[in-house]
Amino acid sequence: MPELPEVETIRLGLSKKIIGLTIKKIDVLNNKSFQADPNLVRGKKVLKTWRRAKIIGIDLSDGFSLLIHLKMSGQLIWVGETKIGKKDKFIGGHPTPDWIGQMPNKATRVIFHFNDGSKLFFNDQRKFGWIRVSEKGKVKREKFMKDLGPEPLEREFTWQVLKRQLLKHKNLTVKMAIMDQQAISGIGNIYASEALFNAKLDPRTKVSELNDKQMKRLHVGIIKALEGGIKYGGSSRAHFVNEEGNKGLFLDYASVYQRGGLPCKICKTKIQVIRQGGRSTFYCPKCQK
DNA sequence: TTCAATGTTTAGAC
DNA sequence: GGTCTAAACATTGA
Repeated sequence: MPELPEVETIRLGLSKKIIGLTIKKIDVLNNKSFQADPNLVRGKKVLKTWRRAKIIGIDLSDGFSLLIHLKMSGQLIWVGETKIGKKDKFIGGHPTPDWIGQMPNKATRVIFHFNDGSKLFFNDQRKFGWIRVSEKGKVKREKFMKDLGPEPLEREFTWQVLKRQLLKHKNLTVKMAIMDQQAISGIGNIYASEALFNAKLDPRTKVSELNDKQMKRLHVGIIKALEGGIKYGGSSRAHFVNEEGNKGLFLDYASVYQRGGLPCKICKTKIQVIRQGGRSTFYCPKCQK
């Protein structure tokens, strides 16, 4: 699913439920979804969680780590019990109508069984997502980890860093450039459109055409979009304890994403939809020049 | 029936 | 080798 804010929201929510638990058993219902020998992590205890770009890391005892990429349609759903025996649940990921229903379901690819009887379901309709196992010291050297660009919410991510990273692709449009995980990590199709709206930049602008002033606006626009996403729990809201409903909160606050044909929230001009690199881009032709 | 969906990865053309 | 584009992956629902 999701992009940095959603992945971070899920990570935080899941963390509260599974830290300290021990993995008793893993059912792999789809080989592509769990790309390692499940026996490697059986009996290991969950120590901590972290995030890098759109990857969730779960550090286990004995130096093992689970790495999870939800791609387009992944979900993580934890089902357990509270101390007084009431049902306890955490749901995060790509929202689907059935994600508050009975688990497992048709999209369930992997099931983790924990020592306290709780279960973690990895659902993934399109099977693009994966879970891998890595070992201490090797995690950062994994091919999908080592080339990632800087984290946009870290202090070190200044506008000069943004400029340097984007200039790797001077002939690309700015929309496509900020989505390149090697340039900046964590921005996907939703937040790219949102960041450019915040920055008042036309998504078709070439990177080479951006001046420093625009680069600074883009820097702030990216951070604002991502932080807004986290604040509202992502566009595919993570659900805690028996919560109902299935629509992400952030999309209610989105300025342009999925608002094609609707009036711009600032100037009432109709939001345009174009295709860039095979993906939809949303923007306001009047506010974004 | 056809198209698009919150993401990478790869094959091909310059 | 670098850069860029389109297709591929797999499934569902509008």
